[in-house]
Parts: sequence; C-alpha cells; structure tokens
Amino acid sequence: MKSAHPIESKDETVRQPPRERIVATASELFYRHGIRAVGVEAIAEAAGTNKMTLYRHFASKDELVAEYLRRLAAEAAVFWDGLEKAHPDDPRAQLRAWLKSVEDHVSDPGQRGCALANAAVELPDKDHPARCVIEQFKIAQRDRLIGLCRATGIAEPDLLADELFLLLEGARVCAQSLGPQGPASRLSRMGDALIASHLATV
Amino acid sequence: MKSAHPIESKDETVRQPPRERIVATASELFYRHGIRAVGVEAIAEAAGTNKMTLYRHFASKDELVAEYLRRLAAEAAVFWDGLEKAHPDDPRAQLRAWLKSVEDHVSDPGQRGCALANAAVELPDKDHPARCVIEQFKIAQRDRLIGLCRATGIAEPDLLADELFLLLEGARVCAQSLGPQGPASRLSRMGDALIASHLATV
DNA sequence: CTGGTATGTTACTGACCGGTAACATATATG
DNA sequence: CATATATGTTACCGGTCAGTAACATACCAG
Repeated sequence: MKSAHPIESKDETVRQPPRERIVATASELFYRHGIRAVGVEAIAEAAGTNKMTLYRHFASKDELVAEYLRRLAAEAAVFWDGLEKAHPDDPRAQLRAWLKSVEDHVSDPGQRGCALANAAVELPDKDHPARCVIEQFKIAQRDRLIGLCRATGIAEPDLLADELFLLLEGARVCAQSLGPQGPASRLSRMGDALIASHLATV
Repeated sequence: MKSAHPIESKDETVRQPPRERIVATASELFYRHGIRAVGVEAIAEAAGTNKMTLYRHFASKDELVAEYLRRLAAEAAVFWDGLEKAHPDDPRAQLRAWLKSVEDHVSDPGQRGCALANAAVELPDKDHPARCVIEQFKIAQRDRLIGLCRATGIAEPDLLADELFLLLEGARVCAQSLGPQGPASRLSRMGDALIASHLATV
C-alpha cells in the first residue's frame, strides 16, 4: 500500500508528536501543582516520553515554562478575537460576554487562577524568560479592555478598563483562597454595575 | 554589680532570641523570593543561626511557613484595629483609610502582592498546614469589609464589600505583572467612586 | 537497501533539598 | 561550683532536582 499523506487521521486520538505532548502535559501539571512543584522527569513520563527527548526540544525547564505561558497567551488572544466576531460592532456585548466567561471560569472548582499571574508569583526573578511573556500578556489584556471601553463611549475609558481589570484579576486570585462560592461568584453583576455607572456619567 | 532585670535594653539593636530572628528572616526571604525558592539552611544562616536550632523551634519547614503567615494575619488584625481607633464611629473614613493604605503599599516597588495570596498560589495542596491560615485570614478580611460597609449604611453591604475586596486583591496581584504604575495606582479613586455609587442608590 | 533524522533507554553527574544524630559550648540558675 | 537548658557545629542520610553522555532503535526519504 502506498503511503498516504500524513494528514489522514483515523480517529481523534491521533498521537501528537512528542513536542506537543510535552507542552500539553507540562501545561496541565504546571497549572495544577505549580511550576516549581513539577520536575522535568515527571513531565516527560506523563507525556509518554523521556527526559532526553524533552531536552532535545527545549533548552531548559525555564524555556519550557516560557513556551507554556506563550501558548496560553495565544489562546487568550484567539478567545478575544472570537468575542469580537461573536458580537461585531458591539463592544459592550463583548465586555459582558467576557465578564460572563471569567465568571464561569472562576466557578470551576478545578481552576486555580490566572496561570500567568500565578507564574509571576512563582518566578520573581526579573530575568526569567517567562517574565516578559507575562508582562506582555497583561499589557495586551489591559489594552484590549481599554479599547473596548473606549468603543463603548465611556467618558473615562482607562478608568473603567482598569477597574474591570482589577476586578477580574482579583476574582481569579480570590477564588483560590475563598473558593468558587466566594466574592468571585457575582463578578458578572459587579462588572455590569460598574459599566452602567460609568455610562451614566457621560 | 547585681544583675538587673533582663528587660533593660541598651539600644534598639538588641539581639532577639533565635526563634524571633528565624521567623523575621524567613518572612523576608519567603516574601521576596517565594516560599519554595528558599531553603531552610539559607534561612538559618541569614538569621545568624543554624539548621538544628531552627528545627528545635519548628517541627518542619511547613510549620515555619504557617507561622510566617500567622504573624502576617495577626499584624493585619492589629492594623485594622488601629484604623478603628483612628476613625471611631466613622466606618466610611476607615474604608477610605484602608484603601489609601493599600494604594501606598502597592506603589512600593519592593512589594510583591499579598503574602497570603501568594502562598495560596505556591501551596495548592489542600492539607498543607498553611492553607487554613490563608482561608481564615481571607474570610476575616472579607467579614471586616462587610461590617464596615454595613455600618456605612450601604443598601447592599455584601455586594460593595465584595467589589472592594476583589478590587484590592486585584490591585496587589496586578502590581506584580504590570508594576506599581499600572492600574493599581488609582486604587483609592476607584474605591471612592464605588462607595459613592453605592451610597447614591440608597 | 541505505543513510540520515527523531526518538527511546539507561546511567550518570553534581548540586541541593528537608531533616537528623552526636557532640561541643555557652549561659543562667540553684 | 554544679546542673539543666538553649544553642552552636559538623557531618551525615536519603531523596530529588536539572541537565548530559553514550548507545540503541525506529522510521522515513533517496
């Protein structure tokens, strides 16, 4: 039988190449147990491979951590773009959809806050390769928020954006200590009130 | 010369007993570098003592971590009591003073967020001796806020309290990724606006 | 078939970790 | 002085960590 194009896949459980399995496994372990709590050997084994293959794809554990965060940032960007397509020319609907999404996310008992923010806590070294990924992600997040608030016609878009930013950031970190039933559970309502309050003062 | 009471101290640089030095040193190192990043040997050496003495006072590193957090929670309680004495029968002034205090705290470039919240990120294990300290601290913090909001005469004190809680929690974690000049710098103004907004809807 | 490339396997290094044993020293109190 | 208690010192244990060397195997392209 002639070899077909490798694109064909019998089922959904195609075995990904080792690099993908390593990143996917590392993502789950890093997020659930913390970055410093997970060793490279455990990652390689859980990914169905070994340490040597891991180090053939990543120069160091720190680089794997950076890649882990880079993927999350990319996924977040995709999510934002999806919001924009779902509510075209309706920035306020985008804002509310985002609030609702974070509220749902926070209510998941398996969630442990923003992986990027957690990484910032675990890696205080300013020259860690992950630091710039974290900072750029948060800047992008804030800029996205500011843009939406401005498009909504708020008088002080930066102020509302920062309020929402802190609210969301606080909700995700708070869910780790007070649980999903804590203050974070009413996030959507709080955000709506904030937006309405700013719209009233136009 | 007869031995005087040991209470007399020639100057401010009295050498504290080893246990105090260990806790103080551990507090600084844990906060600055993260709990998992600091070894017991480094703590003992920086405290001017040794590992054996450390383990004569603390059953394990985890217990030292718990004590570190317990002290911070106690300090926070003292601070709250001070606010109450500084502004007796004026809950709104207490709220504003607290907001201002956190804003100042966040603007300190050496700050790295709430030590309790950071510990929750670093220690996800539910049976870690530090977890209950963290949870009780956050519950107390929230209850204190709710009490102040209720005393202020807010229609929905729980809602405002949770909004302020998330705002403050978000400000401290956000300062770690976006720096002291980020959204957290306008915390006081945001909180005042929130309070005013709730007072208007009485 | 052949040769290059990606991967698997095993064993290893050197460093650090939390925690302990055994013994020496100081200090304060009787 | 004598005794008890707190502290210092050194060395060690078993385990884990990040990272590497050397070699074996698979696989895919020519």
